[in-house]
Amino acid sequence: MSRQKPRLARIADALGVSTATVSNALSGKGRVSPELVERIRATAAELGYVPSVAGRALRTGRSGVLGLVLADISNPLFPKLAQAIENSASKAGYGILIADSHGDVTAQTQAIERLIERGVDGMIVVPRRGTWVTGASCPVAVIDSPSTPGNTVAADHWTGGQGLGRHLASLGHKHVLLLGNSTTSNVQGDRLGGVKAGLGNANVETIWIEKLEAKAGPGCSLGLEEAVARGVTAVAAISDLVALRALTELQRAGIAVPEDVSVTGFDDLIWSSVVTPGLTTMRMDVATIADIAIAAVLDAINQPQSTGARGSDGDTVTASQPKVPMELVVRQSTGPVKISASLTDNKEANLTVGELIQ
Amino acid sequence: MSRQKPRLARIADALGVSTATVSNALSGKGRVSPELVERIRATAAELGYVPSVAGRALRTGRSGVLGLVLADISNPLFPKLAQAIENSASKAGYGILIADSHGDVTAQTQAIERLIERGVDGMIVVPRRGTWVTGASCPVAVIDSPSTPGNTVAADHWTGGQGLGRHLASLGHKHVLLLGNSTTSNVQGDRLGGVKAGLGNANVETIWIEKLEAKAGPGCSLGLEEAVARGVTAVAAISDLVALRALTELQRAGIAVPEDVSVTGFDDLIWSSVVTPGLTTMRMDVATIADIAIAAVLDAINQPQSTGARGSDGDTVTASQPKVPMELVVRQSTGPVKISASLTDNKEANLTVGELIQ
DNA sequence: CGTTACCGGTTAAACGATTAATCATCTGCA
DNA sequence: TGCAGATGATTAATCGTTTAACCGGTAACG
Repeated sequence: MSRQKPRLARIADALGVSTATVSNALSGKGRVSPELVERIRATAAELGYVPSVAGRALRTGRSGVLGLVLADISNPLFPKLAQAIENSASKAGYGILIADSHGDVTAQTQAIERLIERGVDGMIVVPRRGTWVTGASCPVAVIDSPSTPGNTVAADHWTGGQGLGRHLASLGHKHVLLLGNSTTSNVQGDRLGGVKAGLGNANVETIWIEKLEAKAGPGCSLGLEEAVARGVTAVAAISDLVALRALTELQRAGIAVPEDVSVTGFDDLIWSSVVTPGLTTMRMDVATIADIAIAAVLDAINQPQSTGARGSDGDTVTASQPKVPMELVVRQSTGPVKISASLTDNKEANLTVGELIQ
Repeated sequence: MSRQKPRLARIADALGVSTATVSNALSGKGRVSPELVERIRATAAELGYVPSVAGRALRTGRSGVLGLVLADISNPLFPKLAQAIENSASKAGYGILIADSHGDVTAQTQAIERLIERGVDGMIVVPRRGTWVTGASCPVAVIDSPSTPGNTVAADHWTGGQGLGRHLASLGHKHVLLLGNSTTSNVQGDRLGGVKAGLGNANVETIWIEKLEAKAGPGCSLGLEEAVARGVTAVAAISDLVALRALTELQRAGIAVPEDVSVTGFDDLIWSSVVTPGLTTMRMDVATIADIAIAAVLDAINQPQSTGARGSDGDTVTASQPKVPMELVVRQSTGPVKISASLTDNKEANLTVGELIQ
């Protein structure tokens, strides 16, 4: 209908009041009579008024936008996380600006700088493992691992791993192979540590895939057939992706899952429910994590700046609940251990595999 | 160093010039003597000047931000796409604001509205299949399928499918099972149509998983064992996710891939190279697609508004190159057809499977 | 009765950058 | 000398919103 996009002044003119009154009425801040508020609301809606973020941002110094920095967007866990973050942010009336740090630290710093230049009010950072978030002049929430210093909120990877370990233990597994990627990741350390704890006094081997691939080349065999031969009855992978790799390698070798070997993953990614057999895994409650992270940042934004420790350096915020429980999802890839398999188990066998196993 | 964050005026004061000159010098627009430009640049850098997006946006009416609307962020293809889009956008100095339309059309419209309210200069939309993008008052690039009306740029799914079909044909496959999700998707129609064309006069069956699951429940068996029994030697899936489902179902049934049956996917997602055997697939050149989409939107933004067809309705932009070629990635999941298998092929067999096969 | 408090608004000054219009010099040329 | 044109910088208006300060009038209060 209207040719021009309406501003506050247009509504004000239409009703014969001042723009200030319109502003107050719409924001509910100043003192405006209820009936006038109603009339202003009505005409605003009628005219299809859309407030100018630019104008507001200039005046208030707030952009209404949060930045989301990810170590690597192509990480398969990212979609769920981004979705959850976007969701809770938009519920709070904030937008999400994404930035990819391509895995390395300098790029991460640059990404953070770009977001600052765009005027974000705060940021959520899922850092490269071991990375220190720095150089942000706004509140920052860090999602990594509860054992990472400076972490704001994260899934309780350790307890999750423990749950998985107990699940396997309850099925009678006494010789378990753990598959990790990197020894330097806090998340991975937590997860596998938890699994070990949950397994109790079972016989546990660990393979670090990065080390293995450094020698045998990327995409190499994980040697699962041999592992099974020496008595392993369950494989606990650090992630669903690794679990998938293990599952197909086992199947390819003619080893039945879960009859011969059980397989577990982490994260409950999209394919976990799609493969045959479905992957037993430990699900992250990304929605809750996102809610907490967003809430923490928003709190910090709305604080009238607390301690004196505020300068051009931003502070990483803290959350009321830093650990979010994980949920065990039992599918078909885990089952009770075969009697025959547990009999052939040989505790000495794992001494032969050398330095790759710790 | 400096307590206050510097504005244009601070630089101007420091050098005894006007803010207009500083603005001109930094943007390179007006007429400023080269040496003065240099001095201004220097002090700007020294003072750590960061332009205020809000101020600039208010004045110019441009926010420097593009919106990215996705039908469903949790789609496994999204990470690659988002990464690519973010990349080309940031190369052009633009930021990316994400919005999730949760799959349904009303949410998509709302998501678009939210982006408009945030003042985006343009948008990239990956629509829900069959959805019409509407209600945007800014340039919009649509990434869907070349056969979708209003599409801006997309992978050449048909030719990609053809390449995959030819690959299978060259390996001697004469009885192929196609796995699709939905008949209503243009992308899927293109892909499977291309595969059929590439296969020539081979015997082709098609299973639509959505239909099948509507009857047999989600996660049900695809009946691949039976398909192989009636002579199928290759399974061409609509996506890597479906291919993964097929691969594991076959392996679980004790059918060897690729010895007994070949499997192909689409998209080259993260797990394609990780599973055993690695998935032969058709890769989308997301980087190029993103570049073209971004360039098209930016062109439209910088146009001094072309035709008269501009009102409050935004126009979906067109690109110079609407189809981007796909790339065949051959891994271990495809191989030559077994002699015995092709001998036992029975053209009549597929008449028994009923309405699920078209 | 004088003072205070509140009520329902209005005024006007920011916020920080861009840009059309203007102006003061200087150069070149008839 | 006088005038046109180029050069390099300044002035001032403007984008749209928020908000502290202000204002006339009435009601409450000591």
